[in-house]
Amino acid sequence: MKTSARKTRQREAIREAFEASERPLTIEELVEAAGGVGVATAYRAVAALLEEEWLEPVEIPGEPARYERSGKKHHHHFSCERCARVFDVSGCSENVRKLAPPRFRVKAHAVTLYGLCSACAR
Amino acid sequence: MKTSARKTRQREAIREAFEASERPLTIEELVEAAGGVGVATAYRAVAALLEEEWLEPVEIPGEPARYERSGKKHHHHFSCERCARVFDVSGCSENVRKLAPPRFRVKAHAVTLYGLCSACAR
DNA sequence: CGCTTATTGATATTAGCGTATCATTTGCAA
DNA sequence: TTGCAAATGATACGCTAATATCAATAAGCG
Repeated sequence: MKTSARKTRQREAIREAFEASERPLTIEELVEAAGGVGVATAYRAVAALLEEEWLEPVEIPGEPARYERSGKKHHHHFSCERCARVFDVSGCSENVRKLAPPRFRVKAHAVTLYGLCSACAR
Repeated sequence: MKTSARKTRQREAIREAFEASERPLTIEELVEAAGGVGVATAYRAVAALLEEEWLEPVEIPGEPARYERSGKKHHHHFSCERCARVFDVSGCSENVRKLAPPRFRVKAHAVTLYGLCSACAR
């Protein structure tokens, strides 16, 4: 027999938290947003959602990993140095791939902007 | 009295390692390249060189910090997923700053390419 | 309902990276 | 050459993020 996944209050809350958020969340932010699930549960649920590609990781140097719904239109991220939140920025000058030296094979790229978000800028 | 910096074999080796390298180095790579200085010494020397802005950090998510000579022409980086080395890539589509939403204030940006370097691509 | 077993969650543990400690070595000025 | 503060380096320690443990809880099938 195959082990089947059960539907729990915590997993529902976690999915809803991601669907309600327009920006990537850290585990800590997720625990907060999902209304007090345990961190272990949060890590496990995220691992499963990554596995089934319902989530994608968003990595910023020096910060804990964030996660967001996969399947979004190609985009990049903005990291606010003041409130420490990360935002999606739409679009991408797609010719960044062409920067690579000859014979280098580019499989992915990331563009990260740093500065102040609209709320922190004033 | 002011404390004066002394000229040592290790510090010379570390500066030379950075000048001889055309790519950013981790502490581990530096220790190797400088011919067996202690890691504590490497960390201290790098901290001092960052302080005087002779070096700049190069951060890639999920990897230890790398460092390279500062004052180079604006450029970005390529991370080889096979040999784990990081290379400079020249140029930049400078309009990446314009991706930010209105009212966001962009102070810096980073572009990182991922894939296989020329040596690993074949 | 009752039972089996997945799931939860507090917490212990691990892992990676960097810093602090401190006895020993070494630059360098008198 | 000598003396002393700066520097080195082996290693202990600290921090943060993430995983493993395991007793208690609860999903959901029959």
